[in-house]
Amino acid sequence: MEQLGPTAYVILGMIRGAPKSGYEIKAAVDGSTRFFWAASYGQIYPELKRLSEAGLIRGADSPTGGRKRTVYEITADGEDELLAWLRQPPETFEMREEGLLKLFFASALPPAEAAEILRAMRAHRLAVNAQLQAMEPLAAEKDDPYPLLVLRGGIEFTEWFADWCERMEEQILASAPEQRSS
Amino acid sequence: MEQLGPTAYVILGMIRGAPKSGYEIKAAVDGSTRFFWAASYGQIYPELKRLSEAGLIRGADSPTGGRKRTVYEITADGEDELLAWLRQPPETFEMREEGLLKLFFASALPPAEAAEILRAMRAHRLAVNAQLQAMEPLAAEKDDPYPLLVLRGGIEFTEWFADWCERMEEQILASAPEQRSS
DNA sequence: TCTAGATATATCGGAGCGATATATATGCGG
DNA sequence: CCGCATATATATCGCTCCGATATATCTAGA
Repeated sequence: MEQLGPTAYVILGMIRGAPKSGYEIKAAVDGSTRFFWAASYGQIYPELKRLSEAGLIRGADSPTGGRKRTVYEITADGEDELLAWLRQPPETFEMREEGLLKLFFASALPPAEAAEILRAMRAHRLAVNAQLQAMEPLAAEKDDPYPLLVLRGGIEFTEWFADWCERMEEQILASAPEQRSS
Repeated sequence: MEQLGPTAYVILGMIRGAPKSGYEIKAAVDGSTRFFWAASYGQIYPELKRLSEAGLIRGADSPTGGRKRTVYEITADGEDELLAWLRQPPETFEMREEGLLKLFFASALPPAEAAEILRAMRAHRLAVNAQLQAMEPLAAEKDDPYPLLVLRGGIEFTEWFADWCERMEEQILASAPEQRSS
C-alpha cells in the first residue's frame, strides 16, 4: 500500500463536489492553486489512473460528440482519504526564487545593477499581484470562503514582497558610493 | 551550445572568490541559499563535470591524506558567464506550500480544524524564522552585504507569514458558529 | 469553407531531490 | 590507544515534477 503524494490530494480536492475531466482539473488548478501548488498533465493523467485503481475516484465516460472524455468523481473512500490528509500537519514548503539568488551574488555587480535586480523582482511581483487581483471577484462569488482567503493571502504576500524589494532598492542606492553616469 | 540552468550559476557564484570541493559547495548552499534555492549532490557533481568541460571552472586535485578531493575554481570565462547571468532579469519563481493547499480545501473540515491548519503553518514558519535568526550573526561578520540582506529578507518574510497565519486563524474562529466542546 | 482556438488525453526528456552507498579522516570517551 | 561516531568527499538511483509536444475532435468566427 503505497501512500499518496500531495498531487493526488489536489485531484481529490478539485473533484470533490463537482466531477471533472483531467483537462478540467488542470484548468481548475491553473485558475486557483497554481501560485502555491501547480500540477501538470504529466502528473494528472497517470495519477487519475492510479486513484481509479485504488478506488478513491470513479471514472465515467461522458463523450462530447465523437471526442472521448472521462469525468471522475470522488468515492466515499476518496472522501475519507482526503479528510484524513487534511487532518495531518502540512509538510512540504519549498521556494525557488531566482531573483533572491541573483541578489545573493550581487556583490559581483556595481550597486546600481544590484538595485536593478530588485526593480525587476518588484515588477514581477506586481504583475502577479495584478493577476491575483483579477481572480478575486470570481472567488468572492463562491460560497466557499477558503479559496478566497488563500487568494487574498497571495495578494497580501505579493504586496509585502514588492514593498520589501522597494525598500531594499532604496537601501542599496542610499548606501552606495556615488556612481558616475558614463 | 546548451545554455546553463540556475544550478550552474549557484555553483559559479559559490566558488567565486574561494575555490571549493563539491562537498563544500553543498555545505555553503545548505548554510545560506537553501531556503530559496537548494541544490543536491545529484545536481552538483554532474554539473561540476559539465562546467569543467565547458571551461567555466577548473578542477585541481587537492587530496587530504589518502582521501581524494578536487577543488574547483572559477575561470575568467566562468566569471563572464556569471556576470552575464546576473544582468539578465530573473525568471523562475516557484512556491509549493502544502499548508495553503490544505487551507484551500478546508471547507471539508469544521472551522476549528481549519484553524488548526493555520496553527501548524504558523508553528512551522516560526521554526524556520528561528533557524534564520541563528544564521544572522555569521552572515553579519562578512564583508559582503548581500547575503545578509537576503537573509534578513527571509527573516522578515517568515515573520510576515506567521503573522498572517495568526490573523487568519482568528478570523476563522471569529466567524465560525460556536463549536461544542465534545 | 478555412482556420484558430478550445477541449481532451497521453507521453517524453530533463531537472530536481532525497536517500543511500562507499571510502577515508578526525575527534572524543573510555 | 582503541573503538565509535561524525565529518569529509564523491557518486548514483529512483522518484516526482514540469514544460513541451503529439494527436485528435469540436466550436466559433472571418
